[in-house]
Amino acid sequence: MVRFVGLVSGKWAIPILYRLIVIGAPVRFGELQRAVAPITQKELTRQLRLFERRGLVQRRVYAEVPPRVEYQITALGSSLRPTLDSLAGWMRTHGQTLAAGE
Amino acid sequence: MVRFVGLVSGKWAIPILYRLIVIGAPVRFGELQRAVAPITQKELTRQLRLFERRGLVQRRVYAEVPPRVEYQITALGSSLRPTLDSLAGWMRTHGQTLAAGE
DNA sequence: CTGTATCCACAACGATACTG
DNA sequence: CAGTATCGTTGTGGATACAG
Repeated sequence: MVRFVGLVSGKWAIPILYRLIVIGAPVRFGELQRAVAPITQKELTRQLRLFERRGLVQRRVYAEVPPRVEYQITALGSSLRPTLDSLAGWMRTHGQTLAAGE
Repeated sequence: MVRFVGLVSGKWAIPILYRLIVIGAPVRFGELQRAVAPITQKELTRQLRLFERRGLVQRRVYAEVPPRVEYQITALGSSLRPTLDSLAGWMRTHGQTLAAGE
C-alpha cells in the first residue's frame, strides 16, 4: 500500500487522474486546468510529469503556433477506474457524514 | 474527490486505515505501531487523532497501570473496505509495472 | 498556449528526549 | 505503555513573473 501512496499523495493527484480517466480522450493543457480548477499551472504541470514518468498518462506535443500539448490517460491509468469509481461512490455516500467531523 | 484527498493524503493514512480495517478487532497502540512499521510514534498518534475526529476510528482508554489504549475501526471506517481492497488489488496487479517507471 | 523560474508559506514527517 | 515536546528537514502548493 505504501507505494500507492507515493503515487496519489498530494492534493491534486486523484482529481487530475480521475478527470483524465472520465474524459478518456486527449485533452489540452488549458482545458484540463479549467476542469480541475482551481489548480495552478505549476502544480498541474508537475503532476502530469509524474504521471507521465509512471506511464499513467501520455503526453503529445504538436509543433504548432500557438503550441498545443495534449494529455491522455493510458491503459494502465484507466485500469485505476474501478478503484476511483469506488472512491467517488464512497464520497457521495459518506461525504456528508464526514464533513460533520471537520 | 477533493475532500477525500484531505482525508487520506499523507504517507501513512491509508496503510494505518487499511490495517485497522483488516484487523477489525481493537488493537493496542504499540501493536498497531509494529504492524505499520516503520512509522514513528508521533505520526501514528497524529493520524489516529485525525481518524478519531472524523469518526473512522474509535479510541478507548483503560485506567490501568501500565496504561492501555485500544483503537478500533468504526462502521464508517469499515465502509471504506471495498475501496481499499480495490486499491490493494490494483497494487498487486500493477505495482511491478509501476516500479519500472521510478 | 504551455510551460519554467523564483520566492515564499506552511504542513508533513522524522529523530530524540522526556512525562504520567 | 502511550503519549507530549521540541527541533530540524523535506515536500507540497500558491503567487507571480517571464520565456518559447
